[in-house]
Formats: sequence, structure tokens, C-alpha cells
Amino acid sequence: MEALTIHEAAETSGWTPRMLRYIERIGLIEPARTEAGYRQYGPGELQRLRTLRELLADHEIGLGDVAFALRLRRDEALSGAVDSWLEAEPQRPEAVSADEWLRWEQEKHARIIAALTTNETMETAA
Amino acid sequence: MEALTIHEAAETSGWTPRMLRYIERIGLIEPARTEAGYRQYGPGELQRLRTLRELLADHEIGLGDVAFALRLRRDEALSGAVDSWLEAEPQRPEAVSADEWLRWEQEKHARIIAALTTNETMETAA
DNA sequence: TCAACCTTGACACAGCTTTGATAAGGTTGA
DNA sequence: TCAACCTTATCAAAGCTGTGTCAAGGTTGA
Repeated sequence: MEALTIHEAAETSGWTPRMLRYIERIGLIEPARTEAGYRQYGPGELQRLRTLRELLADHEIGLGDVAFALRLRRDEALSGAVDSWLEAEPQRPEAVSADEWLRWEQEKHARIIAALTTNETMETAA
Repeated sequence: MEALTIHEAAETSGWTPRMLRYIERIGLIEPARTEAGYRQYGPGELQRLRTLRELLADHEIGLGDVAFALRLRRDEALSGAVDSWLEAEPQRPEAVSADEWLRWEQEKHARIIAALTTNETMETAA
């Protein structure tokens, strides 16, 4: 099977082996294993490891934040509860234009419906 | 007349004044202020303070998690980046023939070097 | 006027997160 | 066989979070 070991993957992706294990433990990237239990990093995992570094650096977030976003995506009860709480948030209308406000309202509807029905990818176009 | 001071709001909501200031500082609940700068908690803020406690307790999350969810909602560039990272499933090299695998093994070193130099591999997300 | 509030800022501390280092032992391939 | 990998588990340290407390000073209302 085409796969790099943890040290090779670390070298290629810019992480350390230690961090690769940590990233796996918090559920972000879980590589396949050999019979003996060795981790196997394929091209997909390597790509994700690289983009993960960019994601963290570009937006100044942490691994825990990404892990929470993943949890949000997998736990519908949780994302529904968080969304409901955030929905009730009083907005500062002068901070946004009318256009943005309208779009925000429309997206809000879409998100509520999506949360209520299924967690199928809501392609609301960035 | 229906605005409580920070101590009154703390007492009715179950938080401490200290935590009400903290919750404000991380952007979760920002009450209005009097001319002199005193915080004013209205019925809406009180309700949100109570439901916030439930949210945290019910799902075993922290204030920082809710703050991150809020940031996700407000920063479209961030939520877009996180979403696309989460949606990119790692392509596991399972369906590869033994021949291909052998060739892969033999060229492993070359591939590591290649991976180190090139970065454009899979750009077929959405 | 003055007690009882409020404000921000700072110091402190337990506990968790993130990361490294090291140990004891299994796997691999030349 | 044996060097060089890999595994999990543990100890450790720096940094962040959540929370209390205190200080110096402004506001309020009887």
C-alpha cells in the first residue's frame, strides 16, 4: 500500500511525529494502520496536514478550535443548541449594511432548516 | 426601568459579576451601558445568561467553544476555510493493486522529495 | 455626605492544552 | 541478527482558561 510512515509524513508536512499523534487523538486526521499497528499516511492525509497548518496560521485558531468545529459538524444536537443560542444574539445593526443584513437573515433560515433536517453538506456558497 | 446592575444580574442568572465581565470580554453577551458606563442587563440578557449555563452544562463545552462558534458565524472567511478543510475527506489508498504498491514502495523516496517541492496535488474539492 | 454601589486593572492560582522527551517493548528489512 | 524504525505510556513544562480577590477611583441616592 502506498503510504508514508509517521516520521516521513512529519518531515513532509512540517509537523512533528508527536503532533501527528496528537492530531489523530483529537480526531482531526486518523491515518490507516498496518497489521502491526503502524500509521500509514497517504497523499490525502499529507494534503490535509499541510492545509491544516495553513488554516491555523491564516486565521489564528488552534487545533482545539478545529476539533470543536468537527464536533459541531458531527453532533447535531450540539450544533443545534449552539446555533439556537447564537440566533438569539442581539445584533448591532449599524455595523452591517442592509444587503449584508438581508443575506444574513437568509442564511440564518437555511442554517436552521439544515440543522433541523439533516447534516448533509449545506452548500451555501461562500 | 427593567435594567439590572451587574450584581443583580449575577444573582438572578447564577453567574458571578466576575464571570459576567468575562463573558462580555469574550464577546458572548455585551450589555448596554449607562452614561456613566454601568452595565445594564435587560430581560434578554438575563435569558441568554441562563440558557448559556444550560448550553455549557448539557453539552460539556466551554465558554471558549461558544466564543469560537460565534466567531465562525461572524467571519465568513474563517467558516468557509474551516468548512472546506472538514469536508475534504482524506483519500485512503485502499484500492491499489499489489503492483502499484510495489512501485510506490520503490519510489517512496522520490515521492517524499516530490511532496516537499510540489504542493498542487488535489484541487478537486467542490 | 457617605455607604454602597459601579468601573478597570492587576495579581494569583488550579486545571487544562499543547508540545517535547524518554522509556519499554514490538516490527522490519538488509 | 540488528539497526532503525514503530508502538503506547508517562513525566514535564510553558501557556491559556476560568475564576477569585483586591486596589484605586467614579457614581448614586437617601
